[in-house]
Amino acid sequence: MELEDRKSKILTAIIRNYLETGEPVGSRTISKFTDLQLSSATIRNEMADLEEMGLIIQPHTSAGRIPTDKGYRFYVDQMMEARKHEFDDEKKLLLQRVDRMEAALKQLAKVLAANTNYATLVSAPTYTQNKLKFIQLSRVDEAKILAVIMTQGNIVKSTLVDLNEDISEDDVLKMNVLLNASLNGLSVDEININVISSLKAEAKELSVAVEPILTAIAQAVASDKDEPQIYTSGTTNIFKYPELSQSSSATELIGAFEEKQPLNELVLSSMNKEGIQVYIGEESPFENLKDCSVVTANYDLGDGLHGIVGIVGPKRMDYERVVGTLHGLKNQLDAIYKEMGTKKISGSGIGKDE
Amino acid sequence: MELEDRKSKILTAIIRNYLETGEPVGSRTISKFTDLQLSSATIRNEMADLEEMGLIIQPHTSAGRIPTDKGYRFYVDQMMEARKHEFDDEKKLLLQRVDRMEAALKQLAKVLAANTNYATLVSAPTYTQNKLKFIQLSRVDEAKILAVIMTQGNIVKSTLVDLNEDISEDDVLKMNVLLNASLNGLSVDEININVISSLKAEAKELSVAVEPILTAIAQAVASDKDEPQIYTSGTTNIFKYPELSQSSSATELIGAFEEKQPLNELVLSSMNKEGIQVYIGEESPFENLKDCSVVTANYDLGDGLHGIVGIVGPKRMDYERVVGTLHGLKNQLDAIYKEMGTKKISGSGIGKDE
DNA sequence: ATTAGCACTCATTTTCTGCGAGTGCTAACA
DNA sequence: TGTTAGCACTCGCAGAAAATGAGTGCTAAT
Repeated sequence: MELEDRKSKILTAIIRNYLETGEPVGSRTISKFTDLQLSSATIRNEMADLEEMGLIIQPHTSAGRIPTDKGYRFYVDQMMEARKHEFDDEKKLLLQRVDRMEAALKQLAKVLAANTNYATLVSAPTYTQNKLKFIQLSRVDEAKILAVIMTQGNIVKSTLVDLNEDISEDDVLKMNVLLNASLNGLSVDEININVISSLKAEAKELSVAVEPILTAIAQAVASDKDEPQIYTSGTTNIFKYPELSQSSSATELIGAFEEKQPLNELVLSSMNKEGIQVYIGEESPFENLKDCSVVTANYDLGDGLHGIVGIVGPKRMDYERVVGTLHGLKNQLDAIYKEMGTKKISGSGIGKDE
Repeated sequence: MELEDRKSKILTAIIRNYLETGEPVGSRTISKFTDLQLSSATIRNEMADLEEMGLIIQPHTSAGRIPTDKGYRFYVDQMMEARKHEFDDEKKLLLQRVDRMEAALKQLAKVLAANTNYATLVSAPTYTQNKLKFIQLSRVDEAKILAVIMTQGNIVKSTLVDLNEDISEDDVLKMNVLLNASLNGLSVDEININVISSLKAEAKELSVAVEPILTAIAQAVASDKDEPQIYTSGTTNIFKYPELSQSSSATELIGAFEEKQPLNELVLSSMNKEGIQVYIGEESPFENLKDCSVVTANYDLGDGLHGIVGIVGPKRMDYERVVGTLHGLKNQLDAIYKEMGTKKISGSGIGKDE
């Protein structure tokens, strides 16, 4: 949408002011606020126009104006345009050490929440394209095998496989060799019915054990493909914005952040979009967020590892700062990983669910 | 404290009524509510006595009475006494299959929250006394080893050890044998400086690798000893009780449930108490809970695995039902684990932090 | 010992009122 | 033709005042 210069300036002024105060802003305020020397009356005329265009609205007669979703959209688009060039060369975030991932991502969510005063979410990287590094089978007892899978990016998954019949220590070793020989270098996606049947053939007398093991592995590894792990922080920041905390759906919003699972929709829909996304109000992919704005950035660690970082706040979010912060995220991560690098320990996991 | 029968009945009636409504209850209500046929005037006299004893209080002149912490305490003690015999033989909860633990505990928290309409927390079992079942070392690259530790109870931990110098595939195997031979059957606690140094001696030319590996293992395993993993659910139930949601510390309360870490104090203090504990208001071990009541039950899975289940709600919690529910927990868990038993898969974990 | 009666208290709800921020419109002006 | 001053009007909001009513304590009668 093109907008004549003066209107654009006035709209920007209105939004800026509203971002700060959260109160409807009147013509007189703008008249003083902007550098273009115009009387309140003139501003009023322009405002009437802007309202007609659906960019601003009066909550009630004789109150100031507040931006509509469309108004915010205009503002954000304009800002993103202005910042565009800055992003180009920083699309890829540097995340070398993926071990101890969970701690780092939690920490990241926390830092973001503290910095922005909004609620944040960080999705653990999914790794559909990620290749297997090795599989290690260990016999737990007669009919149970612990399978540990490590993929590129040093992500570790473990799963306890309950076989229907007993298996000898020796057979486990054989299976181990067989699996690694056959699967090494395959990506997680590639473990399909064909691979299984060809493995079965190769396994000969061990074939009965192949299927449960492979199924278990596939399940364990694929588990968080559809339901990626999500870390959240700063949910209570929502209380800082009356228009959100008093909104009827505030409870559901917080509930969604607690259960995390409802946020998946958001994560999935942002996942395959490049760069920084801004959803304003109704634009959000997720009903409960209709009173909020959401800014997401996706990150890519290479090896098919990618996820998103999201910030949820009121529509009168400080878009400038949020986008800037996400942009500067790389540095934050660098710092975290640098710190991590000084320690020897990395990653330990209790059995984890789907 | 002994209380003459009629007073006790009146107090109980007041509390019962207040539990339901959350409103101060007046003399007339009680006069009709109880089966003892007394006029409101008589009730008023008795209430004056009860107030003098500090069991009930008027929020303001000419409002009904509400119970004090002390009043609740009387009520709860009385109830626990009446139920006492039911508990004795059910102290130990049956949790055979500890794999897929995380899913089960999350599920448990959720079920509890849905059933009770309060906020719930479940701590993952700590396993200080827990014995090592086996350790499996795998060489990731020249100087990195993945150590997978399984303990009794089938809890799996994994940790990536970054050695300072390269190690051969062969040496890893040797280490593996050595570690398992020396550590097998030891409890986690017993991996101390003595064990390390004697292992070092035994390891000969591999001794440089022993220390980082053992330290990593000890850290990975000990990690959630001081900071047990906590699962929460139903935090937003807090909004159902105005006296909580409007309380100034409501935000902090929810924040604590989000961050989880602050709840540790509660978990730790309940951990070493037998049976079902009820903390009313100020009795709580944790400042932020002073407007709430907390009911905790500890569970014990044998093998030194134990944790707690907690329910956080308003002081006017339905103690009867909550205690009953925790008591019936065994059945819920049975159901979950029964369902789990039908599946083959169990437990998979991404590298986890401290 | 219990209870009916009554005056009194006080949080809450409702109604009313004035204020003022902000508007739209008109008329004058550059 | 675009800008501005002026003015009447609207309407949410805050505060005061009044009405309400649940509940009490006390007293006197049973």
